[in-house]
Amino acid sequence: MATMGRPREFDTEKALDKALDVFWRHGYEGASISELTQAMGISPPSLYAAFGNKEKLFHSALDRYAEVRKQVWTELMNEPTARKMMERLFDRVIEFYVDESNPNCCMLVKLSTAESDKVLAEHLCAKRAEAETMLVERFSKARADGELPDDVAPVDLAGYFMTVLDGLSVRASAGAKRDELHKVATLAMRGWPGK
Amino acid sequence: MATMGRPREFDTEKALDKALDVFWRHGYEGASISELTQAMGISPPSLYAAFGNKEKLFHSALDRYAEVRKQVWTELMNEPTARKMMERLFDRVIEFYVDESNPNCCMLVKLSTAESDKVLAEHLCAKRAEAETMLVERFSKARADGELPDDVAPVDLAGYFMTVLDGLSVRASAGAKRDELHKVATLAMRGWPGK
DNA sequence: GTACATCTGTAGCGCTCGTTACAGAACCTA
DNA sequence: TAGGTTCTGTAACGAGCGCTACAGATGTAC
Repeated sequence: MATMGRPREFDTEKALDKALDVFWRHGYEGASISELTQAMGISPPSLYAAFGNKEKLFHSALDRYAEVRKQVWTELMNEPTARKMMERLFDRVIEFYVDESNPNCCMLVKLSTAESDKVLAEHLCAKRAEAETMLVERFSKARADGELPDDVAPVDLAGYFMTVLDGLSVRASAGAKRDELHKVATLAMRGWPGK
Repeated sequence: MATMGRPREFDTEKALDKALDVFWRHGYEGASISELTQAMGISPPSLYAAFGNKEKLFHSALDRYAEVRKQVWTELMNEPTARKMMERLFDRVIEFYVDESNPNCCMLVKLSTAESDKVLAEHLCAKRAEAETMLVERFSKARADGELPDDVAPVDLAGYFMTVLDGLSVRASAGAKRDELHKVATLAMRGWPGK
């Protein structure tokens, strides 16, 4: 049999995107149900029927954010050299941070420092670790290829660049312009292992 | 005449320190009056009589935080070379971030990304800028002394190291250990202008 | 002692929060 | 058409929020 009962009148994916935007800007506790429902264009009972409750909606939005980011990063990992990958990653991330159509920061960075709830913090931390793992693996490959020397651990290098990317998010949310962020990235690349 | 009326039964400075700790951990909106009064050991009317309201209390706590930090930084600026200063600054900041007696982050970094209120954000941004200005001035002096080459702008170098320090705060609040943070600092110093 | 000033805790204000009970509307099956 | 199922908006629940009116306690000034 097909779906019974009155059909849903809104697109759950589009509604989730709207919810993601609200959480991104105001955090979990800072986002109220009334603001969420208004942005999503639905009423509270529709939200609860479709997404469970506020916390489950947040987890769904967080998964969506991480999924989109992973797609972008995965494509960048295919650059021929790790160095070229890192340069392009900086460019992409900076453009993302200064894009006026979304909050000028990484959602994971912003919320991982802001939210005190343990379950939420662990979910945020896990998604952040995913990105770092991608860097570690790419740097490991670069070392195997002979692009990186043996005296620099891939995990340390990934930790360093993730730290700079996190810092860029902080500065972008404080209003830093594209040029400033690019100058930081240029100086950060001087830490690249050389001869 | 001396102070008239019933004397205050608590130490305003100690109470402010307790309030600072609560704001530091939970942010402005996340800190409730009930939690603040409990930590400060006073009742709501005492808080309002002594500090005005929640927002004014926050500004006072923020000023206190920035004042303490400025003292530490000022002493470090007297290192003979800018490079030595930066190395010691990294050490001090990392020890500060991993200190278990306070939240594992920079309050200004944590709250500048979290709070959406405009007045609060501007106050936080101003205090963050103070620290960066100290670095700019120290690097300018280093350039005049011949320690730094002319092809690297002090403002860019300061922006880079502030970005790393901000990133270290993000990682420390995510649970990074002392060793990880030190490795990041070591790699970050490779961006130091050299021959 | 009396009057005044200031601090103290209790108890409550109006408001918003996350969540849900309820009734009506819109679809399916038969 | 009749009955069952699920979505819809309205309206309200208890709880916690920032804040304060109030009365009592405790100091100084005269």
